[in-house]
Amino acid sequence: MSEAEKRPTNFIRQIIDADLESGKHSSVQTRFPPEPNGFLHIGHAKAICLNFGIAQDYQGLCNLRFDDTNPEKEDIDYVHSIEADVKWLGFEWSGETRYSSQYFDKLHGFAVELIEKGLAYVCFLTGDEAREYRGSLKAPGKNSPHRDSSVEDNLALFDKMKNGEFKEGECVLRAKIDMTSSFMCLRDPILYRVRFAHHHQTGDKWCIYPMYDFTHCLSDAIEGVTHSLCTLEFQDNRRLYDWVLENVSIDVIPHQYESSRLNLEYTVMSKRKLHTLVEEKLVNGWDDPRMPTIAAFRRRGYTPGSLREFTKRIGVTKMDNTVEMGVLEACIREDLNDNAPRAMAVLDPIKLVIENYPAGQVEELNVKNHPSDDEQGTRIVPFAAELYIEAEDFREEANKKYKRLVLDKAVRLRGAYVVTATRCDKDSEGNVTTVYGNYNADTLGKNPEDGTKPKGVIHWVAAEQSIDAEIRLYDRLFNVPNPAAEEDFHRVMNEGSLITISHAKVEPSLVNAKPEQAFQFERQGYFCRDNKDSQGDKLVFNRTVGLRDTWAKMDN
RNA sequence: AGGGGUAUAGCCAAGCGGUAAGGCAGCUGGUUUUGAUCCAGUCAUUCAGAGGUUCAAAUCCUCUUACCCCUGCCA
Repeated sequence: MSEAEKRPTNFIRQIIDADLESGKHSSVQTRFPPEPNGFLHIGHAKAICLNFGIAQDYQGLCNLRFDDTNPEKEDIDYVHSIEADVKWLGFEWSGETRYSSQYFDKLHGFAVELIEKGLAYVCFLTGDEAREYRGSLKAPGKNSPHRDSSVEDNLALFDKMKNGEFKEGECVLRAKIDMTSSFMCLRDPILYRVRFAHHHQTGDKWCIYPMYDFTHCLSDAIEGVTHSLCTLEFQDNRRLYDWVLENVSIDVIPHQYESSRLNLEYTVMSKRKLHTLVEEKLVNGWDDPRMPTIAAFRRRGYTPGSLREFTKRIGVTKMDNTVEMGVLEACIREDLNDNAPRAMAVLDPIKLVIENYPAGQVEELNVKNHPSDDEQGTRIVPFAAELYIEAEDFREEANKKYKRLVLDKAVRLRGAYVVTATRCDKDSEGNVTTVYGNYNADTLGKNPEDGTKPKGVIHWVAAEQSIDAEIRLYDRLFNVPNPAAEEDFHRVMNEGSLITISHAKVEPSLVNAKPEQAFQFERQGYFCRDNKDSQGDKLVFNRTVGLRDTWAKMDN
């Protein structure tokens, strides 16, 4: 793992360093607490790397805990996808997978304790009434008429709630804190609500479910979490987090620290918007390679190490930020440049006929799999008189800057010979269909004797021996850097975010490509075999990212 | 009648009273059988703004400005 060299420094690690040094803690316990109501995205990858990374570096432990307090929105399928994503990213959680729902009995006990202390009450205000009583950001709220019910009554009422004697929405359990607090979350927040819903873990055992603010802090404490890391929007909630822990009989006191969420240019990160993309079939599922989900990055060809490196490079702070795609792309290019074997694929083929090459002859050329890493070996690439080359790699005439095949000029065929174009055929629309030329037989693995070294190198495949493949070219999902700021993101979707090339020609060695196996198609970019639609002998490759292309920039 | 946060280059981000790290992007050259990679060089006299303290301020103080979050029986 290349990211092992130097540890990142950030304000959270500084806090941990201080806590360890002061003796406040002797070990570190973190947790990654997703709600199983959707697929994990790259923002979660940041949280995963933060929590698991800290546990690793401090010889601590990190739990995987599903925050499953809202059965109506959650699903066991999401539990499985999330577990798979965390593992794939390369992390191992401490012990078994945990669920907040495991603690429902304990949580219920703490709720009863609060009632007994006169710190919680059952409230029968309707939603509308409660909103009115809550006041506003600038005006204090007022006390619920049920706020001063006796402890005995509240105990009995809460028991009836638990026993299903109240309808959904009829009443809730609330903490008795302060209806005039400037922290809205301290204006007698709801602790429990009634929901007659089947839960994926607890089945039909409960008809009351605890709210996040009550559950999270207690779950952290129960698990002995020392540093509870979350995102900035929970800063106010920290007051409630601390209130609950202070008012309940529990000895471990975790502390919550907040850092900013990740925003990435040209995509959306909110679960709601991602759900919309999937539900409206604007993409082909959660793992559509255009999505910012972990499953999608995986399918697209991003490696776990590249995602880990990315989270390391972007850092951890409290500043709102929007990271450029270029950072992510640099990470995967760096990984794949070193590790992906090279291959040749022609996406937009035209024929190149070498007229002085013996008809019918096929040479098996040995070509290096990596230009500078000999350990990666060689492969056999067939060469024959009829080849395919990229349409854009030939021009009848061109200026000196164009370093590819031009009439009467020479070019190097990658890993093979130097050829010179002599003439070409065109179709009725003027498009070149076939280029004719001659090759220099004495240029295999060496430059021409006459010192005329060609400027350019182009890729190719042997026409007869090549195989067909479908190649999917992906681009950003949106045309604007911040689609989330748009009134309606549908209007800024990139129509060209997926281009499917159904009959690309690829070199025969690629039949052996395994799902998710990465290659660099020379001069094109990094590709991997699709892990879903590429079954049997059907070959589908996804473009992970293109090569850095300074020529394209000059061309503009 | 508000409260909680954040401001350092195009984008991230170190810095924690001693004279602005690093990465990405960009720009210049060099190598190259990938217009890739790689290599060398370059890229903030200034830290949201204005005052103040100090021999010395991005760091401390005061005021101002901008942006984000908070009024779900979501998390």
